[in-house]
Amino acid sequence: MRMQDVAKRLGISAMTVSRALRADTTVAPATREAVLKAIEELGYVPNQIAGSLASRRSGFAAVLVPSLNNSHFSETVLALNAALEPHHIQLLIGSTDYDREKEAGLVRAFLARKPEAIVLTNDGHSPDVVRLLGQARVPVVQIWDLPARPIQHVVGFSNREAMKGLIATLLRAGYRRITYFGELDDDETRGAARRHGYCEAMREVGLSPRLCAIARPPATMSDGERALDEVLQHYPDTELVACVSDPLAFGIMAACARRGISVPDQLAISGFGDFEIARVSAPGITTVRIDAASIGRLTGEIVLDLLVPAAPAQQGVAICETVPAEPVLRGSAPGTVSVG
Amino acid sequence: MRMQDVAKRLGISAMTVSRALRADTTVAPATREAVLKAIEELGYVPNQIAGSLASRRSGFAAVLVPSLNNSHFSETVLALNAALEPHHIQLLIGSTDYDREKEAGLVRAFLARKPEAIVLTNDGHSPDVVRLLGQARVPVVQIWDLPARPIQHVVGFSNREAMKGLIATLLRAGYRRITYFGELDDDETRGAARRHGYCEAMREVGLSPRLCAIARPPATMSDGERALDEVLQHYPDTELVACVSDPLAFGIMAACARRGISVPDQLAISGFGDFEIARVSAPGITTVRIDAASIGRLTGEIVLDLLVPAAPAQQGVAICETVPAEPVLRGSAPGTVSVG
DNA sequence: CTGTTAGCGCGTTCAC
DNA sequence: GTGAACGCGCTAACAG
Repeated sequence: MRMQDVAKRLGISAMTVSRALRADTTVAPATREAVLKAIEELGYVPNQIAGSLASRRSGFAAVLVPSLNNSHFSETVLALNAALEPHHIQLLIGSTDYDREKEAGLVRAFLARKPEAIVLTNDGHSPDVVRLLGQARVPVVQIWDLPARPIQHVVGFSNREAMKGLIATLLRAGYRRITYFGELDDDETRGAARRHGYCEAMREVGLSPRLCAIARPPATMSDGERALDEVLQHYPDTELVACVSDPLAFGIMAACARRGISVPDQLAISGFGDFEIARVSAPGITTVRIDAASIGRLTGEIVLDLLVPAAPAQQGVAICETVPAEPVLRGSAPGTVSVG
Repeated sequence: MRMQDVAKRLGISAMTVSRALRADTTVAPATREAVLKAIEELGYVPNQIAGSLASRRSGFAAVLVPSLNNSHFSETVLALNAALEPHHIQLLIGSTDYDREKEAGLVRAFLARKPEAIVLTNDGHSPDVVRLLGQARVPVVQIWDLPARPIQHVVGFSNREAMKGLIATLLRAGYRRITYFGELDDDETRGAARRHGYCEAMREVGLSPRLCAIARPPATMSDGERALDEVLQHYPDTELVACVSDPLAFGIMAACARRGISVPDQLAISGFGDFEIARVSAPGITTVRIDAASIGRLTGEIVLDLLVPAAPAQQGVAICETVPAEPVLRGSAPGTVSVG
């Protein structure tokens, strides 16, 4: 069924049906009512593919995250979706699995759908991707970190500074033998940025970094057992394990519970992100609070702003919004050291 | 940039460019190579909106889940995506927030994109939705439960039977004062189905159901504290709290730890779903194992099968795949009762 | 306020 | 193996 068919039934033109379907167009109230009624009765559903081709507005925004199976990214995506939905922008969601080549493939595929904006979770992009994005003249927002050389807009925070701040706080609290446990990643990933932040904080007080890693990203709670093995083997005198993320921290804490290692008395643990589990678990997990939802919401606002062509003065002005990233001390690594 | 532009550059017709871009079409190898090279150099990206309109194949499949912020549904969606991606089917993902009206709105919006299949997480649908889906002649797969009156295809399991099986196992293990904690939901939801399964199992051994609920779906780990309050107030003699899902079970277990209530000695706890947290937490959580990823994978296979028009004999034959749902006993409610 | 005309950028179909 | 004509279903732009 096409608009034609709806129009014929009412003895009007397809154009009037088209207009009646959008709020911002001029149609006689009675006509609009009749059209909507006919559409309802017929169960007509407009073909938005044809509409998009004609209007050159796809109604899509694309978002790429490393993993959807990570509650933090899914919170961001949900908040972004919630911001765009009222404006009838449909998200195209892609999961890169922390793989740069896969990201490149997804960007190509998404660009073919002519999204009105594209949101990337910064992880270091392939040169192809950057070139294609430039040619496509599509607004780009990078989220979840502050890239050294942003493509356009940014909503995030410095993962390096955030982890550095947490470690500095813990050092001031008196912890010394702090071992970092992260992921195997040498690229410009958020995990690597956090590791660098840890190293800097340690070096600034004259301590050598103590690094461990077994997991390819993402490190999950299931990696906790092996991570604890690794830490105890390489750095048996560890006072505190600083983890790249909360799920891993929880996994290590659970492994400690199974082995009768008391947290924080025998081993303190910190995470990153302030996931729900960090607040709920007993003890709570010392971490860095990131408001994942606000990243999505702010990104949504930027995307919506970009839909209406900017005033000439604002053309090409890159937005960079920073979200807070504050240490939160909880029972897993309290501000008063109790490690004996 | 259009195909026209690529074609002109090579002195060929747009049609040949179009053919060179798909593997199943007949082009001279040398021509194809030249076309791909030109496309690469120019950074040309085909307009799939135009392509979809002409070919009447959108390359979309739609999936609706109650919540993406639930690791189980996100696992299903990820597995579905993984199955479809190699075939260049892009998922349109919608989150209904457990709201039937919102579901109806999303179905309308998705149908306008002409998806080649639509996947619903059964929750009882509005009549409008069922009618529209019928008219659209779009393949429908309902997942995560066994609807009383399926629309078409189904991939799932009986939530009622699964919970009934777990409770029956726990009753056989010797637990008697089992209190159920679920969500406020009177509709045909999975939560309600699980509650009914609990009630049946209790009644079959002559026990009265003991029901508690404070949370609207989804019950999360953060609801644990209030849930424990509720249980202890209404049924202070509870031996075991049977939860509608693992995150809630974990939340209650953490609340017990904070209050010095020993699990399972003073209070046993069970969940549902076998989420990662049920395996990792200490103690592990007794639950029902559901392979969320296999639901997504099987759904993907069905969707792919439906893309190639079926043989006349198979037309209209509804597929119903059942996935296993087995009780798993862990430390939070072991097979040997220790509640004193 | 409404209708007409003319594409949007491809793929289908048929020639050759 | 390649090209030309046509249409997919809708909306922009203009006319009235």
